[in-house]
Amino acid sequence: MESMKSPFATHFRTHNCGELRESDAGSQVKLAGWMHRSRDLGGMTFVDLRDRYGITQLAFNMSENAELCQQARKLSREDALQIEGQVYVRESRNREMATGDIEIKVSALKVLNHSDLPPFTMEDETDGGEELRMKYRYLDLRRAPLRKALELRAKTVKAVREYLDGEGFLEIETPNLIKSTPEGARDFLVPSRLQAGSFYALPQSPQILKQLLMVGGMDRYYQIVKCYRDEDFRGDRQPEFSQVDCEMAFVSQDDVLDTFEGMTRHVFKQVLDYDLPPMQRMPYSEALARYGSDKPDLRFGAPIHKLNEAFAGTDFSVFKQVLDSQGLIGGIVAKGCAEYSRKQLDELTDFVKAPHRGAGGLVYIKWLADGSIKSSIDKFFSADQLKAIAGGMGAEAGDLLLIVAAKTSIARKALGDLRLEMARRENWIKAGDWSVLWIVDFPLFEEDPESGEAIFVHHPFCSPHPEDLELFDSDPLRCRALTYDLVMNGNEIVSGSIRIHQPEIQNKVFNVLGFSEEQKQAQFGFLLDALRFGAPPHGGCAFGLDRWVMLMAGEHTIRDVIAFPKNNAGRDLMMDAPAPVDEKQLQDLHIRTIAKPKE
RNA sequence: GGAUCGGUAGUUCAGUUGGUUAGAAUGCCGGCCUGUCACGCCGGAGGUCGCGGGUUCGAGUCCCGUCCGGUCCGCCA
Repeated sequence: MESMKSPFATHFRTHNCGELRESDAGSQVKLAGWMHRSRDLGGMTFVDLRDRYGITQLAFNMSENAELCQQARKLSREDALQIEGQVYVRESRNREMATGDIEIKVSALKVLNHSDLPPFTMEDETDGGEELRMKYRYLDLRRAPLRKALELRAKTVKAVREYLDGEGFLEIETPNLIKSTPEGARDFLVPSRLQAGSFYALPQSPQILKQLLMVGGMDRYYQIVKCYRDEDFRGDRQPEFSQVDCEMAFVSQDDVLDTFEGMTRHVFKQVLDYDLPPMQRMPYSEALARYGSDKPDLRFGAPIHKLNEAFAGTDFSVFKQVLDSQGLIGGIVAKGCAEYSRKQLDELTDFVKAPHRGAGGLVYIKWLADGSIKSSIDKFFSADQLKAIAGGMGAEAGDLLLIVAAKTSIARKALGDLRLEMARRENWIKAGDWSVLWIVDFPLFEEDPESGEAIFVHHPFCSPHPEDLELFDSDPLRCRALTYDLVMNGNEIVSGSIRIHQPEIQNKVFNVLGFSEEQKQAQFGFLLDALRFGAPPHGGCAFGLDRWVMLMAGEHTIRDVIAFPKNNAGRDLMMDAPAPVDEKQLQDLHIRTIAKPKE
């Protein structure tokens, strides 16, 4: 019986290791792959042959072909093999595996390449630690979880292109060797050989270039592009990372949001077969007031309630002080947590008092199931008063109220973090749930807490909000911008804005930021020039592809969705980069002195 | 730049108050086994306890330094 030709057929193999089924029984096939594991029963030996597509069992029988069977039992894990044989239905089937109904009775076995003993197993649940897996990343890639993550990534990129191509976007490449602009993140620099003492910078994003593409009339552009930032790294931050970078001309903010909301929903449908509902567009001010964060996770409730009015007129000095200084008394309801122990409450208190949160303490109100109230402030308030306040927050018997009183920004941050912490402790987040929303109307500037100067929230090319143009001169810190983030399960996935297209306004923004004429010309002269030639209104956004894929893959670090990632020190443990270079190379680049590594 | 956790067999880890020859599992090697699929059974090999110094009669264990890795804060327009 001749089975249908596999699309994977080559001179090396007729099928892959994941596709043979009972219906292929009787076919003569050739397979290639790695020796995954073997079971030697003496009279016969079973070998699991693995490739990207799956595992197929090979059977060797001593009584049928002793020489071949002896050869099979000597194979090592991860030997690269090519075999030829016939497909048989198994005597005892394995319902756990896709190819579990069949096996190959091997007639010819060729070791294409012997493998040393691998440092960890190629199982889904490998025994290898993270460092080892990074060093032997090419082996880690043989494991199914990493392979599936990269498949999901490829599927995502394909769906992105599908959608954007369908919407008339042009994919255009921009250069990787550009000019350093000292604002923002630290640049990676590339020394110029031909111009001694000058440097290219690797782009932190193609921001200005895509704006110039809009000036150039390419009114719908996208690019899946590497970006580089030389800052300290984390599980979700790599020195080089990928963005889906997009820009549109002759559009309003809603046009941009509609387009990329559509793209996000298209990708979720294609990649996860998930129907994402229409997305809420929440003002920044509301996100901060209700969730204490500009990237709220709405997979669970527990919003922040402002309790200033509820506690107005109190003599309790901590609250009184905060009320008098226009701070915030804010609280969240922890459903069903009234039985929290002293130890647990102490932990939560320490949590909000952590130095980077800075709350002075945590007030709790336990509304016990029997209707009684137990609270750290019951000396100052009657049970009925506290019950009324709790009721006003939507709490009921059995719930725990957690209250922070502090300067507004501190109280919001503490409570926002606390609601995430409670969600973690109480498993409020259901696997498979999605919270995807837009945050809009960020402020244009914020005050640098150290210098007191105005610094931009997104970047200096964001357009001021048309409704706030007057504030722009009188009170720039209160001026909103036409900026927006897409927040997915509490992660910032997209950031974008309508850009400034008028040179006068761009000039004003640079002035507020304290740029001198010389600085403006030296750093952004070409942009200001370009805006003078009828630059169209335009705006766009950039998706953090790695984070997005990480979330869809259910992973916890972007390293798990990048083929060859670096560690948190920016090192590639596999090729051991960065590394010193020859003196000759340095001379070519006019670099005379470098810091010697520590002895 | 700061905080914190870790580094012991190929691998993942345990190792008590500082005290005999540093253990387990898995992997590896050898033997047995004809329907396994994490095969099973028997036996064996395998260690610079990251590195350097110190305290001590004695250090995997305590102290100091250092290197490497993880997590977090700062940083990330």
